[in-house]
Amino acid sequence: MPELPEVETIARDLASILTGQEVKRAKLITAAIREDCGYKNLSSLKGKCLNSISRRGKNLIFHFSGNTAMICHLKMTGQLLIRKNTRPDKKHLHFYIEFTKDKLEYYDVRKFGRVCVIKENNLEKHPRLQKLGPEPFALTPDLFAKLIKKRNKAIKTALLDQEICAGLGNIYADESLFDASIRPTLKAGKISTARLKQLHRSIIKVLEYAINNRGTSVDDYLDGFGQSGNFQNLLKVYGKTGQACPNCGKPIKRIVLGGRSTHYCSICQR
DNA sequence: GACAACCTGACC
DNA sequence: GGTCAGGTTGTC
Repeated sequence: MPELPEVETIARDLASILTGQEVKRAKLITAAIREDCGYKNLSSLKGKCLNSISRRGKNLIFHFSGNTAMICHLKMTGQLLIRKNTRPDKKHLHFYIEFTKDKLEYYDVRKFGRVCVIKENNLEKHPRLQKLGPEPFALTPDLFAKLIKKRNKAIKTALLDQEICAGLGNIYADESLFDASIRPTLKAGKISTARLKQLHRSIIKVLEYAINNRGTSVDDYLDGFGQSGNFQNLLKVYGKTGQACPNCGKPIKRIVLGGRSTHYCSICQR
């Protein structure tokens, strides 16, 4: 569910409230959520102070005192909620952390999400982080074009590949390709450098616009305060099958690429 | 590359 | 009953 703009929004929301607070109690409720990676128990967070929260790709990273970090990936339906915005039913609650003043709760209907506690100085060795490509904001258009050019798959599929560039998901891949007028089915390696540089500019533009609008809520996504984002009102092609292209008025098409639904305008995107 | 798996819920 | 869903991983 959450892609880069949503995870970034959550990281900022949670950090604004929880930074500086000490963990009073941490409890894992559903064992399946814990990532099996030489973890320490969640309860070992007790007494640690939250120094900061960062994001890497779609991962949230909580930095605690005492050389301790917690990595959390929300996958499709994970939600991290604080304060009074937690869900009343407690169904699908899989772990929680009580801080000095606030409580953080993790909900996940589909239980795809994962959490683990590791040593901060082992962070970069964590398999999930290690495999991630650079952040889109850390790339120049030239470097982005070079990385993409090496791939021989459809450009849409390449954009979803977290090892090339981390953080894009299905919504923002479609939106970025529309912004750059590139058809999702084009082979990545055959697109001109000039067009790929434009695509990078489009990705940055779309991601920043989405972050400024607190992300996209299509179904489950909520920010740290339990509120929906706004970017679903600004989508141009994602989920717009059959609706008029905002540029040319022709209906938006839906195809399946790499097993993912893909939306584009067959007139504007070539 | 296609496809199944991991899960649950919404919708047709 | 079937289909679909913002993600990722593993297997033919």
